[in-house]
Amino acid sequence: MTAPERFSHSEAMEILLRGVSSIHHAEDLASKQANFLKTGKPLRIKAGFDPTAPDLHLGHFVLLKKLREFQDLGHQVLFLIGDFTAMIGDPTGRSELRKPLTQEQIEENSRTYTNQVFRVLDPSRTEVLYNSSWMREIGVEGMIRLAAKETVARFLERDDFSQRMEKGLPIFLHELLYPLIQGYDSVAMRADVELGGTDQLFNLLVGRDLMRSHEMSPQVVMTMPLLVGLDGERKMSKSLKNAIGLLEAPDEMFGKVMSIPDALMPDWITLLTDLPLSILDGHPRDAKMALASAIVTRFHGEEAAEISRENFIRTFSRREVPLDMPEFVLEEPFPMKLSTIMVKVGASPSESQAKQLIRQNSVDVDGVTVTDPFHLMESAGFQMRVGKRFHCRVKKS
RNA sequence: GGGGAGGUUCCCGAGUGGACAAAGGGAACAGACUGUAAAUCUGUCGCCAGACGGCUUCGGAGGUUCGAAUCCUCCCCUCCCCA
Repeated sequence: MTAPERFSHSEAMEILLRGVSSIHHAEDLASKQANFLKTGKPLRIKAGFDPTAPDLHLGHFVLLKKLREFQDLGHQVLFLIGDFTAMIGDPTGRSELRKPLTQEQIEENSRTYTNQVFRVLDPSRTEVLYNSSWMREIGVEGMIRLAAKETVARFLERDDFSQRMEKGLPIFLHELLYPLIQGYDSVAMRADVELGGTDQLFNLLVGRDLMRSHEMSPQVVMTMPLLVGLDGERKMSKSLKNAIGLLEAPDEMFGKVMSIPDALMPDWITLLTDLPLSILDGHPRDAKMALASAIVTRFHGEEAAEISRENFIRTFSRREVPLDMPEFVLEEPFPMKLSTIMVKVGASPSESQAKQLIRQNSVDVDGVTVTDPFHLMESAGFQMRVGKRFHCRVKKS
């Protein structure tokens, strides 16, 4: 870990502001940081997470990375699990109602969550909090008092709400309460700084408001850009299937990074790595490889990154068989249709589709393309390729 | 509370008694091309079945009919206007 004393004030500010989308207000942050250097009292950095989707991806990492940077400067991260707010579901994006989670689900999710989070954050400078611990206490009366501090007009101004009004999509009353609760969290946590995605700006600013009306010095609000996902268009999200999960295997990660549109590279480099943008000067392919290596290294270490890079070049650039591939043992009676085998090893969701793939010359067995959809395999003990990415070995039992 | 519109396959969106597994677009997957990028072209895209054919699907539950996504009844959900 880096000793906080090593950074001067201006160096620290430079690190903290890198990649940031907006900040309210930078001078407040500067004075808080200066005060920290004087007193040694760490700032309380708040970041809230929703325990409904426990699989973290690189989009979340943008934020986590920034939090880690705060920690490396000596600050304290307050990792808030919004178990109470999860009952509402952040209105941001899609107007989907969420079912309240059970206590067990929340605990379970929180556990998976923290496991992933601490691959990035420094546990010794992280405090995990649950907003149910204060929201349960607040009661109807407290809630009404809170609600009295904001106006409907102001809340409806919020991007998401105004858009939905225009499109004629539903806005549920309880959704309006979401920002209020998130804002109150800041009060309860006495946050100095709150980090969030740009889509969170409104919620974060409500926090400032509420802190002010509770006679506290308002938190500094910092937003990070939303990472654009694999498709190059929409923000990374698991449900849009354009995400790279933090726990994904090295090869998988490497390959996915290589498949992003070129236009994404500058953002990905600044938000996900410490690489300089000058790596873009050479061949785009090489820059992308450097990017992929850096990301895989971050989560799996240098050695794994090197192997995944080699595997990538092997399987995709040269269309050779990867060094290691999953193995399956099939016990079933053996003359078996290839299409059946494909389903069993997960290369295809159904036999119809498996046959389709064979018709499209997408399936090799031991390096030979199979063209007969009804091809029978006499026995196990072969290698198979389906499409560009699926390779496996089927072994005899 | 009153009036109007609407819920279709992963998404958007056609379809108003048979020709519908359901137009079109998007996404996805595969093939060609490439830098596994983008763009482009081609193919596939409910499930099962060696062509035939069968089965399940159009908010839910019933009903009419030889036959329904399409008609009727009840129910659930959303939007808009008025109050």
